[in-house]
Amino acid sequence: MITTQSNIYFFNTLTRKKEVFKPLDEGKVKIYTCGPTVYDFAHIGNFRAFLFEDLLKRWLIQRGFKVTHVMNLTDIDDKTIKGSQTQKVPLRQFTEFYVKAFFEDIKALNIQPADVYPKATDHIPEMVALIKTLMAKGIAYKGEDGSIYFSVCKFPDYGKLAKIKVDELKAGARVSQDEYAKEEAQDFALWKAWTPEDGDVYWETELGKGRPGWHIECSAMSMKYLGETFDIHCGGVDNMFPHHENEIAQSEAATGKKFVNYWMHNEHLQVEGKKMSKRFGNFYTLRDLLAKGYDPIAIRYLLMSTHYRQQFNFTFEGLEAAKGAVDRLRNFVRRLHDTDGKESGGKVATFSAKAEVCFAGSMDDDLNIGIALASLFDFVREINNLLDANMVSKAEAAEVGGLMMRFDEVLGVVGKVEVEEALPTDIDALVQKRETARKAKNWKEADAIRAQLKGMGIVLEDTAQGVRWHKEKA
RNA sequence: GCUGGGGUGGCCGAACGGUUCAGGCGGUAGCCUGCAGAGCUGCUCUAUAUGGGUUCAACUCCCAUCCCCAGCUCCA
Repeated sequence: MITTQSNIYFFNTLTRKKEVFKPLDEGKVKIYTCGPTVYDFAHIGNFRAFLFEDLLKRWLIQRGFKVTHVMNLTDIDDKTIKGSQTQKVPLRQFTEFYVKAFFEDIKALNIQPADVYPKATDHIPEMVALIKTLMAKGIAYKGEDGSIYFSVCKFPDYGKLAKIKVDELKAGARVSQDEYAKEEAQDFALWKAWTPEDGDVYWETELGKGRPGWHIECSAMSMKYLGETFDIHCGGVDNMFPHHENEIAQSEAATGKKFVNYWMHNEHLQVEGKKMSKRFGNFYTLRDLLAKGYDPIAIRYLLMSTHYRQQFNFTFEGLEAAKGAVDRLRNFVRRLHDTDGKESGGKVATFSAKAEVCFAGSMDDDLNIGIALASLFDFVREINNLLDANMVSKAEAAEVGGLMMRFDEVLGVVGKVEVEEALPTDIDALVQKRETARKAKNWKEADAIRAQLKGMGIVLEDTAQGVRWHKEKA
């Protein structure tokens, strides 16, 4: 755990300001993050959001908070229905495939799982109950088409998150023309009456035959698992309006309480300077990149290393650079294990303390990852200097290793430190053979064996402490 | 159209009125090494889209212009 005296500051979309973070219950944080719609493989833009949320969560945990994290899985909407119909499989079977893929992807990216992954289709009763409450309060109404709508004009705070004025909305550029069933154009659906296009996807409920609207799931599920008021709600900027605005409206109109204290939104990414789009041919899923042979952890590092509120330009050049940065950290941690030098005379402790304070202070400042990483790399260079001078004792190296582990609990890019386990005997024999050749200054044979081992994925390094080896990482 | 966010070195990106812009990546020279790898050091520099303005001082504030991105009802 990293401790500092300072406060944590987060930029709250509600106020458009950095605010001191104060959870409802001291020492505990309840977070809800908008998860994937499981109709396709998630793309790197989705993962930027999930990685931002992962970083946020890891930092809160590192600062000693007990975090409860809920991420929804949207498994019922136009796209999932259409997908299941196209593939001629039941909705659940269709979405399960992509749920599974999603979990594989976040595992590859070393994203810590949420505590609960509620599916919309598992929470129809909760949604129905919430809608009934809104109807009882006269805030929701049934339209001519049998669908149930939220009456935006009954909720005076509408627009407070996105800073949108309701009357200006009517003049908006994309208000659809065929919404005759609603009383007002800006009203949105809580419950959608069944139509033939829905096929066999419907629920018979007190609200009639149909399916939930998109926004209601997040209100119903977040409140079920986190309470009527909770601490942090995250998502991409595109969700700010209408999705999150509508969530606030539904939830606060129903409970009369503040829904969420801190709203945090991540900016989008671009690819090669352009909006990511299938049309431009610059649309990538995680799987696309893995298929090209990229290290998922380098992808993690890249997507995480730019501040979350900053638009980020994804390039393959950047991905290569990220790989280099991750390697540098891994090499450093590996190097610590081989150290057995003199005591640094307190220098290691000084550098460590400085790095920790700077890292923590930066992260406390609305997750200022750029400065945090800079302080980390400064630290690596400082210790490397001492290592070069053989001025790091075993005990000090262990301390540095411990600090690196704490940093990595937040960053999640170094991973398990490779312990030099015993090599398979045949490989070990090769290493020994090379050592013999080296002692005899038979460089040709030594180099040949080194090349042979490299072909087997074993990288040899001759150090002052003798020959070292490690497995080659992707 | 309206509302926001941006434009910083070869690349990615911090900083934000006042030491020659943090850090990463790449290139290059040197040290170390039998060689390599890792590491260290130097260089890669009249940097802040453009034009004005405020100021003793601007990348940082103000005005204008250009360009990019996003939101304006279901895309993270």
